[in-house]
Order: sequence, then structure tokens, then C-alpha cells
Amino acid sequence: MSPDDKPHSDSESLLVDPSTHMESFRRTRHNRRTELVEDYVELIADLIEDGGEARQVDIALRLGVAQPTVAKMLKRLAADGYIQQRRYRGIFLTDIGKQLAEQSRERHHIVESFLCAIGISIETARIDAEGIEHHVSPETLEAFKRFVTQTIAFS
Amino acid sequence: MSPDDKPHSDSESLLVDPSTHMESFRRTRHNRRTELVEDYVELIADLIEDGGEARQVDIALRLGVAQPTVAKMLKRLAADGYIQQRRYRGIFLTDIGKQLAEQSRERHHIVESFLCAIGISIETARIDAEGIEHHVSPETLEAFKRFVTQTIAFS
DNA sequence: TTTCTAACATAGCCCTGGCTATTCTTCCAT
DNA sequence: ATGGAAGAATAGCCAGGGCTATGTTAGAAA
Repeated sequence: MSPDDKPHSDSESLLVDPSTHMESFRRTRHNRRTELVEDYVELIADLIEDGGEARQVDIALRLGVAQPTVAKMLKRLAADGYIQQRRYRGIFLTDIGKQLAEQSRERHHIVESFLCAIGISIETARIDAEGIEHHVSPETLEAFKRFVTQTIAFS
Repeated sequence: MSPDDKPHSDSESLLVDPSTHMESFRRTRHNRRTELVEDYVELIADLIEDGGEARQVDIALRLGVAQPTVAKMLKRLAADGYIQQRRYRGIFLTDIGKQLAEQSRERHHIVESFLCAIGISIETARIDAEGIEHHVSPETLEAFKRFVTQTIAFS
């Protein structure tokens, strides 16, 4: 087998090495699994703060899904210890639920502010932030925060 | 019922109106469905360019999934017209497959460059870009591109 | 108090994207 | 020419996150 039979070894390849590549995808898949939880918890916190309660119908309406979908998800959230439920009654965030909500909310806010700071319209920023926030590592979040602060300082 | 029983009407609420909110989530859910396709097509293009062929085992290795998972996904890609398959033979991108790959690759590259430009380490940029790229709207992508260009111009 | 409605709970379905285990094919090396 | 190994296909399982249809409950209105 001549050297040309195999992919270029290192230099000129546009592909990173397989295990690194794999790590990125694994991480991304993991994030995908946690995003829904974060979305729910964040939304529940907002609804409670805003209207005193978080009803399934409201959650369903804002998420754009059917009520039973929400019900099923809430069971999972309860099982995972993020919320407390009483049959036919409201939903309450547990301490770790509140903690996660606060974290998500802050991250969400930073991402959205950042997008605005680089000149994105508020409508687009809102939509993109919803998708992006879950894939932002602590390091990137820090950078976003710095950038927003600087931009405000200059204006 | 006093005015306080209902959520604040407009001004002081931290929640956007429900239908806007819903749109964001719907969009995000839609993106999630297309990300996998983009990841595959982009990876296939890279593998072909890099080594002349895209084998299931290599795709599986880089994606961090099992080979049958890849096989199943490839059927979907073929059904959707992105690739052509010949049993026990290689995979080829169709024209629209190539087009999608090119688009994804460019977007991916812009996002990664952008993250680097704001000071993220290359390792983190790689991982975050993998997750973020699928949630970047055309408007945001434009802004990223502008930013990268400017940054390079100043250096 | 009774009734009726809005909200919640449950059942049962579908599709997607993972997995393991197993059965072909190909193709290289003997 | 053939046997074996590596890669691809297939079968069959699971969990997650959607859905519709339907039963239950709480609480307001009559």
C-alpha cells in the first residue's frame, strides 16, 4: 500500500482526528438531551414569576405543543427532582429546579444580549438565542459576557 | 377579580407574547430535526474530499455511534435525495447533497472562525460550533461573517 | 347544591435515533 | 481458487418526545 492509499496523515487534512471529532458530536447529543429540561424549567420559572402560577395549558401554548406532551414531560421533571406536582394542582420548582432555572435564564439573557450587541435585530436574536443557548460552553459564555460589557461601556 | 389576579398586561412582564414565544420554540424544534442531516452530509463531503470515500465505519467512528445507526440514517438521506447508495458499495452525494454540504460547511466554518475571533480557544470553538451552527439564522450568520472580516482587517 | 366547563390525567399510537446480535458480501491473502 | 476478515445490511429492541381521544377533577356560576 502506497502512502496515497490512506487519508493524508496530519497536515493537509481538513478533518480533525476521529476521537476529537467524536467528542464534539457526543457533547452535542448530550446537550440536545438536556435542552428540553432547561427550556421547561426556565419557562416555568418565568410563568410563576409573571403570573403566580405555571399551568400546563400555558406551558403548552408557549411551547407550541399539546397539553399531554407537557404532562408527560412534567412527570419526567418531577422524577428528576426539578419540580413538585400535586394532582390537578399547580407546579412548583424545587430548589435545584430554581437553581437550574436561574442558570438557564442568565445564560439565555447573555446570549440574547450578545446577539443584539453585534447588531442582530431583537426578533432574530430572540429566536436564535433560544436555539444557541444550550450549546454555549462556560468559556464561550464568559466571552459573550465580556463582549456585552465592553460594548455597553463604549456606547 | 382585582387587576392583580391576572398576569401583568404588557409592560412589566418578562415574557414575550405567547405566539412569538411559540414561534421560537417551533423553529428550534424544526432545526433540531434538520441538524442530523446536515451533520451527516457535511461529514460525508469531508470524508470523500479527504480520503476519496465515505465508509459507514468511518462515519460511525467520527459521529460516535454504532454502524447500524449510520446505515439507518443513510437510508433516510438516500430517501431524501441527498446521497446515492449502492449495496455494499460506497456513498455518493447527489447535487443537492453537495449543495447542502457546501452550505453547512461554510456556515460551520464561519461560526468557528467567529468564536475564535472573539477569543475562544480552538478546542472549545470546535465543540461549541458543532452545536451552535444549526441554530444560526442567515441574519446572524451575516453578522458573524462581518465581524470576522473586520477583526482580520484590524490585526 | 348542583351543574358545567376548563384544566389535568391517562391510554395508546407514531416516528426518530440510538443500541446489539446476526447475516450477508467483498475482497485480499494465502 | 478459496477462506477469512472487514465492512454493510437486516432484524428487533428501547427510550424520548410528539400526537389524538377520552376519562376525571375542581371550582365557578347558576
